[in-house]
This record gives sequence, C-alpha cells and structure tokens, in this order.
Amino acid sequence: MTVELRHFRYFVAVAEECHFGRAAERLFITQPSLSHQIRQLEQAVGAALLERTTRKVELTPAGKLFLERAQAVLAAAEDAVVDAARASRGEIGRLSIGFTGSATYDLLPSVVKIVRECLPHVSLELHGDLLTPAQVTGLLDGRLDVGFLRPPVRAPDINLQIVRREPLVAVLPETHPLAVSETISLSDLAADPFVSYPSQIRSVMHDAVEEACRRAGFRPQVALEVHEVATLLSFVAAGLGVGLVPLSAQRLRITGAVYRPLRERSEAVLAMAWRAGERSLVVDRFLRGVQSLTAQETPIVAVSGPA
Amino acid sequence: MTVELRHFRYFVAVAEECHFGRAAERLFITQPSLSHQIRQLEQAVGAALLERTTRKVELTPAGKLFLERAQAVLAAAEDAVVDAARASRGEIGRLSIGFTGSATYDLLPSVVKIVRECLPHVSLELHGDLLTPAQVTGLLDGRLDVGFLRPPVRAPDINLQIVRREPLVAVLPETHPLAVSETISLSDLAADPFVSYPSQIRSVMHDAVEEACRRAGFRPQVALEVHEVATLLSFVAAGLGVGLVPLSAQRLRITGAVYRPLRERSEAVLAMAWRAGERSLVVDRFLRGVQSLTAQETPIVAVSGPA
DNA sequence: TAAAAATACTCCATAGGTATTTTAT
DNA sequence: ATAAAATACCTATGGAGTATTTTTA
Repeated sequence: MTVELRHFRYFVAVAEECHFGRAAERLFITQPSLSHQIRQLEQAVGAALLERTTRKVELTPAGKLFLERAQAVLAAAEDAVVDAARASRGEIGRLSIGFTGSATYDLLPSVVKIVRECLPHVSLELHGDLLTPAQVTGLLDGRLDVGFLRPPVRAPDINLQIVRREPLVAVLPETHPLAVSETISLSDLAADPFVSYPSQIRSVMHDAVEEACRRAGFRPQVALEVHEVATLLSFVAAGLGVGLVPLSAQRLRITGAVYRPLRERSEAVLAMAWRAGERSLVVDRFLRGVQSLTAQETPIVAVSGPA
Repeated sequence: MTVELRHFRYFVAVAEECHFGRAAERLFITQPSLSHQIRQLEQAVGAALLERTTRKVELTPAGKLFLERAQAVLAAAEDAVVDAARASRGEIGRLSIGFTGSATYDLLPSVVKIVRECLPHVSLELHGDLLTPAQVTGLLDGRLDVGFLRPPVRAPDINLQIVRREPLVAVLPETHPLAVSETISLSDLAADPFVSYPSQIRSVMHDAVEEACRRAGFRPQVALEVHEVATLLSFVAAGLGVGLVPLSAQRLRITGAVYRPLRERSEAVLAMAWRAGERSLVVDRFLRGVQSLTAQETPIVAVSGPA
C-alpha cells in the first residue's frame, strides 16, 4: 500500500468533523468507503490515528500531529499546482541577471525598474562584476538567464543585442596637469602610466583601451591591471596612473579622481545576451522590456557633461 | 481529475532522469503508463511542465518550479507518516505542564530533567504560576497534559497523586523581633498583619494558612492578598507583614526577609494532576518518571535548615 | 533510421457503492 | 434503542500493460 493525497484529504475531513458520516458527506463518498480508506492509512502509518467509538471520534496524539502535517502537505500540493500554472503564464518566476563591472552601477536601477513594472511577482537574482566569459558560461549552464556584457561573444546558442554604444572617458588624478582642461586628447596621455584591464583573460575593455590608444598613435604603458572599475578609480585617485572607462561608469565617483571626455572618437559596446533557445515567458518579457527602452533611443543614463 | 501523490512521484522521476523510459524503469511501470500519468498531471496543472522531443526531455520554467515543490511535498508526506508512527511510539511529541506558584521554582528543574531523560525528543511547554482552578480547566480542555497543583480538586475525570507533603514556614521581615529566634511558634504571630493568598478564588494556600492559624488558636488579620510567592516575599521584605509559604518556596530568597520553621505541625500538599482518560504514551511515561522519583522517598528538594 | 515518446486498446486492481452487522451509550 | 462505525460483498472507474504508430535528430 502506498499513501496517496486521497488518504490525507480523507483523514483531514474526518479529523475536522470528528465524524465519519459527516466527513463522507463532505467528501461526496459513502461512509464505508471512507472507513476503509482511513483504515488503509492507519495501516500504512502503522499507528492508530483516530480513537473511535460509535458515539464519538477523537484524535490520538499521533493523529493530532498527523493532522497538522497532513494539512501542510495538502496546502503544499495545492500551491505547487497553482504556482506552476502561474509560472507557465509568466506571472511568477525567477530571473537571474549578470552584469559586467561598469554596467553594474548604472544599469542595475533600470533593470530593477523594468522587472518591477513588467514582471511584478518575479524575484530577481543579480550577479554584478562578472566578466564576459563568466557570463557566457553562466548563461549556458543555466545559472544566468540574461547577461549585460561587452562583446565579442564567441559562442553559438547565445543571442546578442547591442544595448548601448558609449564613448570612453579618461580618468585622471585631480592633481594631473591635464585635469584643468575641459576635454583632453588621448595622445596627451601617451607618456602616462595606465591603469587598465586584465590582458590574460582577454577582457574586452582591455582590447577597447588598446585599440583607442593605437588609433591615437601610441601603445599605453600599463602600470597596473584591475578587474573592476571601482578598483581602477581608487588606483587613479591614489595617483598611480590614468585610465579609460566607459561613459556610463561616471555614475561612480571617487574623491581624488576626475573624468574628462576624449576628443577622439572611441567606443565601448554593451550588449544584452541570452540563450538562443530560451523558452521562458519571464525572460521573454524582460527582453522585450529592455528592447522597448533601447528602441526609443532614450539613453538609459543621461550624460550631463564631464564630472 | 484530482492530483495524487503518484503524479508527484512520477513527475519527479521523469524530471530527475530527463527520460521517460528510464524513469518508468525506476518506478517499475511501463513507459506508456508513465506518459499517460504525466499528461494527466499537466492537464490538471494546466501547463506544460516538460518539453519533450524524441531526443531529449527537459523542464520548462514552470516544470522547474514544480519539481522543487513536488520534492518538498513528497518529503513532507513521507515525514508526516514517519513522525506519526514515532509519535504513536512515544518517541516524539509535546508535553504541556502547569505549575502552581511555589512549585514553579523548585520543581521545574526536576521536571525538565525527567523529560530529558525519559523522553529525549519530546518538546516541553511550561506554564508557571497557575492556580489550581486554572490548571484544572487547562487539563480538561487540553491545553495542559499534566499539572502540579495544590488540592483539593473537585472535578471527576482528573486523576491526582500527591507528590509532596511539606510543612509551612514563616516569612518574617529581618527587622521582626522574632527573626532572632531559630524557630518560632505560629501563635506568636497572632498579632502580626499577614500577607496571604486570595480568599475570593478559593486558593488552597489561603485555606492552608487559615487552617494553620486556626489550629494555633487565632484568626490571622490579612493585610494584603497576593497571587504569587514572589510577591508575598517582596511585601514581607518591605515590612508590610508576615507570611506563610510552603517549605519548598525557600528556594526563592529576597534580601530583607527571612524564613523560620514553625514549631507547630502544618502541611501544604502538592499533587500531580492529569486527565483520567489519558491515552498519550508521552504523558504516561512522564507520570511514571515522576512517580518513580516520589516513590523512592527522595525529597525533590533537600531542605538545609532555616534560611 | 533509430531511439524515444505518443497513441490505441485491453485488463484487472481497487476505489467506491449497497446492504448488513456490530457496538457503545 | 439508536446512532454510528465496521464488515461483507459487489460494481466499474481508471491505472497499468501490450502492441503499435509517430516524431525528430
């Protein structure tokens, strides 16, 4: 004999009514059938759950405990069904989103806003400061649903959409001679030590910096390599060198360092990534939400001049 | 169609195996039967839980959520059965015990000790400072399983067993003239104001005090009535009168008041009470535990002379 | 084309029904 | 004496089996 939900339902009815006849009526079955099922349950449990005489039915201590548990089981089973239905309609669910370092700061509020508006009952799981390769593996093995990262991504099965193209800006110690200029030319920094991004792990920001400098006619002398924009800022503020960051990182400020726009054209691309075969309604709605924002050409972060 | 535990079991197997054939094997049923049951489940839920092709089976987002819930439901159902069996064997359970004011202080540690030894997995619920009538109603309506109270109890369906007979001792302000004596005679207190127990609600301690004084040849002038021994002590310490308490209350001390044994014989009886029709193994074992202690004539509290 | 899920049907185990007996107040 | 649970036996729903078809990688 295996215990089924039926047994729980029947037991709860009898325990609540303290009467087989009334319980049977409530369950739309006959009293003998109910008696039989309760007997089966007691046999399966291996203990008496009800103390019955012909005048009254009452719970044994084991029955009292079982009643509480049975009610919990029935509620949990019901919830499982209802919530699965809701999840299939995209009403509830979980969304796991990854951010590359700089995007963490300015994109996160917009993302949270989109989710709260489009997907009110979806819980968010946010992973900041993930470099592109970490996000790609996260997407592929299911730990992430959506990633905000810097291309290129060399993986099939990952869809990409450019969310933002933004210029690089220079970060200078406030004591730097050029800190007095409104804008600066990248070539003026040719002699400065650079705080840049990891070269080993093929960071895209590293490449962007190298490329910008190459076009300005020099190779930067990299004094330090950092993983996070915040670290870069603190090193620049300490006077250890100059750096380049995406415009959006200007959100993040630190005393002792200033941002200055570059006269040269430069570009860092931020893209949104997701699994090509994505089925989830929740992810789908989120993607649409982000797309509608970027489509209307409203820069998610309004830039208000040099910091 | 009603969802049964069977559906949960089958779904979990398929979700874990990601393969109908293997899951069916594991469940000792055939693949078509399993397919049919899963289909029923999906119909009942009203959502696709599995994405199947002939090459692979994978979970939809709703299916992922349902898998977690289903596993929880199955575990809860299993636990309900196992724990009910344990409860019937008295291995787990709850025990709710009431104490009269004075017994709270000296009996509680012994009670906890008995439970920890005889009933290791039983959780204790303790209710202190309950007068006899409150305990009797608590026992009758099931809020208490056992009570330690002072007789008499005028209710059928309640079993009583005397746990301890103890003399009364006098509590005097330390400034009282008789506080210098080793022992005192109750009749010497005939002129003193008394701090005593409630007369309205037929407190047994009140009767015990009245009776002791009557036998000593006087009626006490009751200056104050209190509900708890601790309150009595503080009033005596404040010099508002003298009082009588059961010997066991000596555990409780207060600066400014002293205990003195009485030369007269006096007696306060403490009894253990429980429902006459008690079925619970847990209660039964507890009662036996207490009985074995009182039977061997070991006073639960050793008295070490006047305080 | 081959592996695996779905479909079509058949069968019997058992949930549930009816009639009756037992039991405790 | 009677209300209510247990027992005995019967019925039929539906869970599970066998054989087969459909699907897609």
